[in-house]
This record gives sequence, C-alpha cells and structure tokens, in this order.
Amino acid sequence: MITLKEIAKMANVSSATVSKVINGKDKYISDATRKKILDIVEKEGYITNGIAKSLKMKNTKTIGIIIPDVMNLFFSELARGIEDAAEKKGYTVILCNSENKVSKTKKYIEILQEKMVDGIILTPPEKCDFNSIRPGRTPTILLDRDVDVETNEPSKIGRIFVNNTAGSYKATSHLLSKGCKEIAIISSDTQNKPSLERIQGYENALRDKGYVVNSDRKYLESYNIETGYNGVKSLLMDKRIDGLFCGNDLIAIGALKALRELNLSVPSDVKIVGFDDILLSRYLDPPLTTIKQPVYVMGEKAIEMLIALINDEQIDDLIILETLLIERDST
Amino acid sequence: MITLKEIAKMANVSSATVSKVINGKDKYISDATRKKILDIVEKEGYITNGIAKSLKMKNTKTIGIIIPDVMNLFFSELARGIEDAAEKKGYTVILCNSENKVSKTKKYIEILQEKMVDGIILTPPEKCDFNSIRPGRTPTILLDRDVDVETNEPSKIGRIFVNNTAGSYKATSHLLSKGCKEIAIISSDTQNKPSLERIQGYENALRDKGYVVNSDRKYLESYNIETGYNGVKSLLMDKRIDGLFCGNDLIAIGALKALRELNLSVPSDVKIVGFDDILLSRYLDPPLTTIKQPVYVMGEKAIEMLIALINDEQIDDLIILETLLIERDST
DNA sequence: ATGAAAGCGCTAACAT
DNA sequence: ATGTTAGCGCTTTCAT
Repeated sequence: MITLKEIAKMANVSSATVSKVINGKDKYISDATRKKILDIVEKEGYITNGIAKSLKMKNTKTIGIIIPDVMNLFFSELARGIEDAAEKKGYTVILCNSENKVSKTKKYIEILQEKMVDGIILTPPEKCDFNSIRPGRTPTILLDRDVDVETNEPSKIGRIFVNNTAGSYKATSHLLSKGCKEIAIISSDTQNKPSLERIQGYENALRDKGYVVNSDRKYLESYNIETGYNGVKSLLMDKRIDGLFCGNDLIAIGALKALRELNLSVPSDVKIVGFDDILLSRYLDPPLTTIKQPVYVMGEKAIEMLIALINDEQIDDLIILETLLIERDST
Repeated sequence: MITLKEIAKMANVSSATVSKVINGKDKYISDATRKKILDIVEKEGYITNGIAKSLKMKNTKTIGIIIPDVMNLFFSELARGIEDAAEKKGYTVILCNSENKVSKTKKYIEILQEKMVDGIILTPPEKCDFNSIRPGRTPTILLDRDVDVETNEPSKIGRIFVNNTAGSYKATSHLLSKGCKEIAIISSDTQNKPSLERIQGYENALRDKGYVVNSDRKYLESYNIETGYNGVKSLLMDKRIDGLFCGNDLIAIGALKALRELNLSVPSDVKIVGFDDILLSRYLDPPLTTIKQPVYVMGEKAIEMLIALINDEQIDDLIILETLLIERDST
C-alpha cells in the first residue's frame, strides 16, 4: 500500500504538502508542486488511509444503523432511505440486524462504539427498556419505536416517530365509513409503544362512533406475516367480522392468505386496512388500503438530525411524522 | 473518551500490560494485576478505540457489500445472510446500494478502500464490464452475477453464482410437464450473464422437447415488478399463452397483477414459474411456484470465501450453487 | 510556498 | 511478571 509519505518522497516534498494538496487546502501551494503531486497520486493510484485519518481527525464519517431485520420490507426501505441520505452527506453506513433482541442490540452498540462510528440510528427491540441499552456518549437517533428516555438524559439523543394513534384512528374510521360494523384488530402485542398507540387509535375511533371495544376482536402477537395468518384463523373461528385493521402490512399479507383459504373475499366479505405501505402492498390481491408511513423521509430526517447532533448543533430533538391513508381495493 | 493509557496510569502499570489483559494475552500477568485492571476498565466503562487498533493491526474487521438495492427482497435476504455470517466471524458490514449503476459502484469501491475494509462482496451492475470497476488489491467476492474476469487477474477474487441455465431449464420443463404448450419468458435483458443464461435454459428446455423458440414469446427488460406487469400486458395483447417463466419473483408479482386485470386465472389459464423464491412468494395469490436460489447460503459462502481470501488461504475461487424447484399453486 | 515535528490510541518485539 | 519503545499513516501548528 502506497502511503502519503511515499508520495511525498517521490515528489521531493514533505508529507505536509502532500496532505494539503490532497485535501484541497492548497491555497499557498504553487501550481507546479500541486501538479507534480497530483500526477504522482494519479500514477501510483494512491488511496488515502481513512483509518489513519480517522485516528487523527477523531471522526470516521460512518454511522451505524441497528434495525430488527433488513429482510422486513419496512426496515429495508428505512435502511435504504438512511443510506441514501447518509451517502449524500458523505457518511457511510454499517448495517446491524438486532433480530429484535436486546442482547444483540447491546452487543452491536458496543461494536459500533469500538468502531468509533460518529453516530447510531437505532430501532429498539419491541420489548425494551432503553436504559438497558443506552449508547453512552455516541449521538443516537431513536427511530420508529418510541421508548421512555429519562429526561435528564446526558447523552445526545434524538427521536423520530410517526403519529401511530392518529394513523390507526384514520384506518379504523375509514373502515367504519365503508360500512363495517364488526371491526377486529390484529397487531403486535402491548409491550411496545407504537403497538399500544395503534391499538389506542383503533379503540378511540370505535368509541367515538359509539361502538364498544370488544376484547375478542383483538389478536395481538407480533409484527409478522404469521401473526396475520393465525390472527384471521383465530378471530374468524366463531365470530363474524367485516372489517380488519392490521397493525402492519406484513400482518395484512398473512391475513389475506388466511381469508383466501377461508373462501372469504376482500373487500366484499371483509375489508382490510394495513399500516406502513411497504412497496409490495400495491401488488397484493387486492391491492391493500393502508396507512402510509413516510419511511424514506424518516430515514432522511434521521440522518439530518443525527448529523446535527454530531456537530453539536442546536436542534429539535423530537420529530413526529404524520401518516397518510392510501386507499386501494381492499376496502 | 478514556484511553488505554489512562487506564494504565490509574492502575499503575504500563499500557503494554493493560493491552495484554484486555486482549486476553495475559498468560504471564499476575491475577492481582489482571483483576485491578479489569476492575478499572469496568468502572470507567473503557471501550477500545478500534480505529487505533486497526491502524496498528492493519485490519478493520469490516467488509463492504455493494448490492443494487436493499429494498429488493432478493438482495435484502442476501444482505441478511451475509451480515449473519459476518457477525459470527467477528466482522461488521458496511452497506452500499449501487442502484445498478457502474458509477456508484466505482465510487463505493473507492470509499470502501479508503475505509480500509478487509474485503468486499460485490454484485456488479447488470450492465457492467468488470475491468472498469476492479477493486485492485482488496479481496473481493463477485456474487450472483457472473462477469468476465481476465484470467491473469492479479487481485484476490472469488466468485459465487447459481446455475442459472439449469434453474430455468427446470422451470421451463416443469411448465412443459404441466401441459403448457405456449410458454413465454419475461426477464431481464441480454446484457447480463445470469439473464442470458436463464433465457438459454428456457430455450434449451423448449428445444429439447421439440418446440420452437418464438421470439414474440419473449419480453426482456429488467428484474423488477414493472417488467412483469408490462410484459404480460404486451405478450398477451394478441397471442395466447398458457405458461410463463419469469426471470425472477418480482417479475412474477407484476405478471400476476396484470393477469388478474386481464381476468386470466392462475394456474388454470396461465401457469407461472418464478425465480429466486423470495420470502414473499409463498404469500402471493396463488402461492408462487419458483426456482429457489440458496440466497442465505450464498451469503454464508461468500463470507467464508472472502475470509479465506483475506487470510491468504488456498481455496476454490469459484462456487456454483444449484437451484431447487419449489412447487406451489401457480402451476 | 514549504517543511519539521508532535501526536491521535493502540500493539508487540524486546528488555528487564 | 511487567515495562520501554517504536511505529502504524495521517493532519496541523508553527517555523522558515
């Protein structure tokens, strides 16, 4: 590997001069010297050793993202949004899949800190006490899943969420407005805030229209396809249901499959609304009505906020994004 | 940030001693000293500065992966497989989305080299001359898309692919065995090897059974949902088709949607086989028959091979994986 | 317009 | 059993 020092020797200048030229701080460097250096750099295919640079500069221009699973479309979109925004700002992204586990999350936080990332973007595990994983000094953005953070938080923490309550309220109201009378919910369980809020929004909408909230119209498990499938099978065992709010689109996919197996058709027998608007939702049969989360924007905002935190800029450390009802053919 | 040197001072020992203890090279360190050091490390929450360590050790224990798009389910599975395997081996993964562009691929390779990654796993852009992006000295695994590499390759390059020809041969034969007489193909265009091979397998299967290959039964565009959708609309405009081989599952998803709009039912009117077996395929309506690529295994093998390359071990630098026909309800 | 020198935090060979 | 020391490749201040 050719080093800056070697370039310097070849050009008969000092490494300071080469450094200046390479980094464009060459106001006071003569054109001749600059050209000589640049030519050698080019010819030798010199590449800066970013590690040495980082050690000196005390930054790495890399951030870590910890999400449950890139294979989950919601998170792959998020990861993409983050990576795109990061790249534009000159940052590089280390990807970590926590599998929703506190233990893995902790381990990755430690690894990322050892790698001296400039910041971390973190979607906490569904069931997680933030105090148990707090990333000390590293600037961190909490994404998508709200979590209780002590107010006298010493570290630099930003938070970006979606208004889940309002979103599920919209979803349920939409079902109601389409004439559904018996609306069930399939979602994640009550151990995480977003899920709690989505259940809340669902109940609020029902109550506001004078319906009673019926606990045997709830199937609360996890944010995945199986939950949707099992939820429908279990909910529809003995009771009638004409509307279904799914806590996310993955659940809706499973629900759709189960409904098909039960020979129930959507939307005539049962209307369905999902949550997230993953890329695939429009290609389901029928295309899914859903509550769109501005995932890509979340990624962008997260990077924006994180970089502000890194640079010690004063910013609003809580952003709550609104959702949007996307009406397709499942309602 | 507390450094190793500071720990040493607090413990009244040299930094060498602390280093040895921290890295478990403490055979000759007294229990008392070890304990004293470990206690301070614990109490102070010391975290190794991996950058300094990397500079000294000349490795970063991180690898870069460059894929077209994590939002593409095939690649998110791949990324997951790679990350899982990497994590087990103590490596961390930098994620880069090339958008299938040579320019972005090049840029990322350079960035990764500056970050001194120990290796790169690369899925080249669909239309790409490898010589234009060759990552010089960094050990690299070429994944999923074969590419012409000069034989007197100086750098350390490994290649892992799937037997595309055999896979699409299987797919087409399956369609034939199900009684299809007029089988079309929708796939990516002929500018990349895997696509070429999949077309080849399709044609071979047809010819082997005495059918003629008909160029108006081909719609070759790109590996995405739109291609599937447009392909069906275009292919079925004026001619009958009872079997459809899709170059990947994304294409099949688009095709399914278009078929639904044309009131054609699958599998009774048209039978469909996809390629990849992304996680979602079994949840489509109908669940998709497809050629399973061992994506997760590819990720694992890639890491295995890359680490061997990194450690200068002698290995087989070309692995071709076989596919598997997964029969579901679309045929 | 250019260079000398110190130092970022760590490891390891060598000395004691 | 522990310490001394040099050095990884870079940036930057201060001299010249």
